[in-house]
Amino acid sequence: MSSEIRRSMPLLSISIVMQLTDLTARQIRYYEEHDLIQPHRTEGNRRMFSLNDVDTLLEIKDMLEQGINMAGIKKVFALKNDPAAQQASKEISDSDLRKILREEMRQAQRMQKTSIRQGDLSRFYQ
DNA sequence: ATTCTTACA
DNA sequence: TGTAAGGA
Repeated sequence: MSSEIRRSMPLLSISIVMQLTDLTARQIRYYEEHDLIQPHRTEGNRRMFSLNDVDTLLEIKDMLEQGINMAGIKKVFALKNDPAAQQASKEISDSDLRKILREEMRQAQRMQKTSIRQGDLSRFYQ
C-alpha cells in the first residue's frame, strides 16, 4: 500500500510537531536520542518528521501521562517489533493479547518504584 | 526567525 | 526537563 509511504514521508518541522503533540522540543529530541523515533534530516541538519513519527510521539505522550518511564516505554515498543509477540498476536485471541499488553503496562508502571527486570519476555510465551 | 548541539546556578 | 549559549 502507498499509504504507508505517505505516512512515513518526512514533511513536518519540529515546531509543527510540537503543536500537534503538545510536547516540548526538548522532549521530542530526547525521545529521538532514545531511538523511539528517527526523524529525517535536511541538508541543513533540520529534523523533518513523518505522520508516523507524530503517532509514535502521541503514544509516548500517553504512556508518560500514565506514569510510565523511558525504560517502560522502550520495553513496550520493543514488544511491538518482537517476533515472538508478533507470533503470539496471531496464535492467541485478540482479547488475550490485550490482556497481556494491559499486564505489560502494569509491569512497566511498577518499574517506576521497583527494580527493572530487563529482557523478561517469558510471560509472552505462556 | 528557526532549529541545532552542548552543558548545567 | 528547562534553559542559556553560540553556530548554522
